Amino acid sequence: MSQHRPGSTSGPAGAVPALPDLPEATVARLPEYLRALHHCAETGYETVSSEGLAAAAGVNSAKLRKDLSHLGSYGTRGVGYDVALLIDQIEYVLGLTQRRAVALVGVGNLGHALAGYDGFASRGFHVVALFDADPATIGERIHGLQVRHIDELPAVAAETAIAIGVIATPAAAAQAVADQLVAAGVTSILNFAPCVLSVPPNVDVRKVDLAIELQILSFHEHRKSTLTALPGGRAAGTSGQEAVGS
Amino acid sequence: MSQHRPGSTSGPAGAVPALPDLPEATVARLPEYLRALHHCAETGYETVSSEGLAAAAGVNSAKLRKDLSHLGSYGTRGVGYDVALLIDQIEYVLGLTQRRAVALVGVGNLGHALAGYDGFASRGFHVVALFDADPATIGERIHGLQVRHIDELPAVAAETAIAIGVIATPAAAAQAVADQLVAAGVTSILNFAPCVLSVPPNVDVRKVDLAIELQILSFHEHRKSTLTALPGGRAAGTSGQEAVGS
DNA sequence: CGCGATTTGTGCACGTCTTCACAAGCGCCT
DNA sequence: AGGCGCTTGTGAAGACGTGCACAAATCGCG
Ligand SMILES: NC(=O)c1ccc[n+]([C@@H]2O[C@H](COP(=O)([O-])OP(=O)(O)OC[C@H]3O[C@@H](n4cnc5c(N)ncnc54)[C@H](O)[C@@H]3O)[C@@H](O)[C@H]2O)c1
Ligand SMILES: NC(=O)c1ccc[n+]([C@@H]2O[C@H](COP(=O)([O-])OP(=O)(O)OC[C@H]3O[C@@H](n4cnc5c(N)ncnc54)[C@H](O)[C@@H]3O)[C@@H](O)[C@H]2O)c1
Repeated sequence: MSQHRPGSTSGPAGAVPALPDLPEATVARLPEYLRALHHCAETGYETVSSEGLAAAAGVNSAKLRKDLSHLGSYGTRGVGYDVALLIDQIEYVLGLTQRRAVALVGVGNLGHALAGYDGFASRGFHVVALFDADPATIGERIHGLQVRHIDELPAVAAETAIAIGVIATPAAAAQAVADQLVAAGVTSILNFAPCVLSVPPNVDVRKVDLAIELQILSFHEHRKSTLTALPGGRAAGTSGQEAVGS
Repeated sequence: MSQHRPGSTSGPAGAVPALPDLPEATVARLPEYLRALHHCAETGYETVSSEGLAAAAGVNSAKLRKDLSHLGSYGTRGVGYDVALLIDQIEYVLGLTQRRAVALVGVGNLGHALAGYDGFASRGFHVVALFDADPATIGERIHGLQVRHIDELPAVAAETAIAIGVIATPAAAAQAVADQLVAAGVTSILNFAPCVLSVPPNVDVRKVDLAIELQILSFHEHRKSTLTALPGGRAAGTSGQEAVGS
């Protein structure tokens, strides 16, 4: 980086409180870089080039370099990036240095799978509570956690700060659950129900909708089939690897 | 639309083969509009204004109008959009007029939930086959479908054209499964495993990664907490409703 | 020590997406 | 028929994201 003043705002030594405000698109890619870096670390690499890491993360190398440059200069020219250092940096920026508590609401079909997902713990998240409204499921024990009634949410939230609420209820109940989560002080929600949630502006909502993904694929499938039926029938797909988020 | 020549390429009467090539961002929002429209139809609305539909879909009304304008002019000024007509149009563009066959590979924790998901059928998709590699799960019957060995995929694909393959195996197996799907002629893949897939350019891949969503939420949580700790402690969130996609 | 090979960090140009603002069109009421 | 209010469709401008291409920096080696 061009700035190289000694004890300034974002010095790399020790705790670095000043978060550079990253482009949203960059934030969305950092977790992918992190996963690729962990893969590198397990394979024994000490350093990676932007080219190598970009390939592992499925992105353009220039894009990766620009993304990483936003966090500061943690690479060495002619060598590459120090894997361990970069992991630490990204984990710090993403706020993964503290283990975040996750509450799951709606322990049905999908909820059961989520509750037992080990990908939570391995990425710095900790499922601390399961909630449902159905008396039949309440009391059930899943992976050491007992399903509690949704009305106990305020009590649980009072003793353990819940960082993220996950909604896996039917769409009809999702808004009510979101309201309860917000009332309990939750400011980040991951919503699996196919509906839009209305929340205060300080609350972040992200949605995962399987049907939408399928319909987007369906569109491209449709386009491909009508294209190949036309005269200049080159079966030109969009791009080999497509982004999820965006 | 401004063009109004009688028997031209994209006349609204009958089958409309010419697909206008929509911006990718628009395609990603169409399913959300479709869901909102179905909701309107069930509530008894005959027409909706762009304002009303936009609110139901959680987007800006100008954006919605521009998106819809790409499919042609299906609104009436001073009135709004005909709900039923617009549903038909969007479903046509997304290729949902034909029911698409879905094959699910990996019937574990997550796979069980997906196999029993009724949101598939209600949106024009039909799960036609379940595959796994574990002898213990093969033969199991889920919602009327029997789990078959992954090696039977070519045989199944030969008798039923598979439009979309869903991968719900561990990450280590995902690439191999993707290769098998591609070899069987599948050109659209939805991947739940946290890894990048390498596929030929004519194959579309979309990824759903729970951990990435959580980490993005974690970032904003982190940013919020450091912001409120600073002097001008306005707890200014990003936006009330955040996009899922890109 | 100097030089070449290598790789980062970034200025710049380009494309895409979003948002505003408003003319054009439609229906209804008088 | 004419006018008025409402809503769509769209040009234009700005914000944002992407990718090229290259200077600057670093390492290894002779
Ligand atoms: N099953 C899937 O594979 C899948 C995939 C994508 C999205 N989804 C969506 O995820 C959601 C859950 O799907 P599912 O298949 O698990 O449904 P499900 O009916 O099996 O489970 C829903 C659970 O939510 C509980 N619930 C209902 N109202 C509640 C409330 N007010 N408070 C707390 N809990 C409440 C129910 O008791 C039930 O246990 C749905 O919105 C569905 O559309 C499911
Ligand atoms: N469980 C969740 O809530 C969840 C959430 C998000 C993402 N994921 C991801 O989804 C994937 C599946 O998760 P899970 O919890 O269901 O795991 P799981 O271990 O319960 O199930 C995986 C299944 O895939 C089968 N399988 C393994 N190799 C195979 C192969 N080569 N061909 C066919 N089938 C094969 C296994 O036999 C098993 O039945 C993982 O990649 C996981 O990271 C899971």
